[in-house]
Amino acid sequence: MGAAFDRVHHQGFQAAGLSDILSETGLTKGAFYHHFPTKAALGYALLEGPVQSYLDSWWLEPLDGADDPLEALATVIRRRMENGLGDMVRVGCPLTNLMAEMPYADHGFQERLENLLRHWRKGLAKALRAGQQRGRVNHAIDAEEAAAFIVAVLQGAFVAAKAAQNIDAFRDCLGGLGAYLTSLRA
Amino acid sequence: MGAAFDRVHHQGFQAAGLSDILSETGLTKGAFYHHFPTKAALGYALLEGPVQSYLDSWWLEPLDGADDPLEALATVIRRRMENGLGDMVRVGCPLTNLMAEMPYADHGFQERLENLLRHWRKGLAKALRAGQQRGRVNHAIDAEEAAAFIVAVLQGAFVAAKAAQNIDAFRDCLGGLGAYLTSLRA
DNA sequence: GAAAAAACAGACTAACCGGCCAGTATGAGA
DNA sequence: TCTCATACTGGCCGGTTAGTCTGTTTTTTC
Repeated sequence: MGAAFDRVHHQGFQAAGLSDILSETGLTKGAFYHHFPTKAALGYALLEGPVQSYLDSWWLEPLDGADDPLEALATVIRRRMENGLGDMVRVGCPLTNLMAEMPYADHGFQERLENLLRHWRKGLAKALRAGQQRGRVNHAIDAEEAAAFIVAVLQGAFVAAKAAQNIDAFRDCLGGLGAYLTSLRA
Repeated sequence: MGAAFDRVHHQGFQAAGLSDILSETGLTKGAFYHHFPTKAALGYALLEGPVQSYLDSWWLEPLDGADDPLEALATVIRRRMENGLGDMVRVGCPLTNLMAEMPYADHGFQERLENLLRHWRKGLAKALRAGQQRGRVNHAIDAEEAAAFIVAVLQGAFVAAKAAQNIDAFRDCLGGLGAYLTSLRA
């Protein structure tokens, strides 16, 4: 599963041949098709498994129970940038890549990607509302809209970083995000 | 060329079969391979032709010679949202999709995509600097960084709109962008 | 109008794709 | 030990892919 995720992450779902994935994991075709009816089903499982885990562990869990969500988010970004971004700058965000790659006509993916996006936005909006209740975030702002905006910036930053193959492109985008976050202060 | 662009835009480059493209345009294999050595070369030509044209006509030309770049950008976005977004909300931005889809290992695409991103950022930064000189944009801001941020938001908004299959997702992101743009005011 | 060159047609190929299937190993229950 | 179900093997298949090749038409040039 991890190997399949890596392969899809690096090459894209369409370009990642099933044989490639299998030979890398040591599995055989037969074993694979015993567990999954189609290649698309593997994609679905990746979205519901590793991709969601990535989303939770990278972007949502660090905000859980944080006193100040804005500071928590800024800290997460800073920490990620200093160490541990790994391949993400060159390869992009797995969720963003799939959202852009998969045609809208592919409903199985489309629905699951939509769920993940909603999950991200809802989690972030919830954290922002909690921050509002604690007086850390400006009450006047619309938490849902702010969450949508922040998610868009992060996804856009990953696309840019991948295209530029450069962490500086990422940094530039997120510098602006830092300024935006402080503008949300109470 | 236009038909090929549409096809790649809707399905992605990898999923768009050469035969599909050819049958749609009425061309034959022979004619195609007389002009292009490989399918990738068609992709390169699309990036240097229609994709760059899209970038210029949608996002750069409306800022040319505008007195106030911030207002011009806001107006472009508003107008696009009211009418003329067309398929873009459901299908995504052709440039963003390709940036996310094509593996970083594909240098031919990677370089051209990087050039287009730089082109976008540079054009936007230039407009912002012109606005600074005219006293319309805050002198304190870094035009390059702001341009990178704005591009990231737009790309992120397209990714979100495509995933949600919904113009509201797009609107939410761009509402935040409007607020950010006013924060750049002199 | 002949010769040369460029543009094009479309059948063909080798490789590869996702998916299938007849057969095998393994292990639990009787 | 016999039975049966699950897990798994890996060779195979039809279809599709990008790409090639031979031959024909169209255009240019003199």
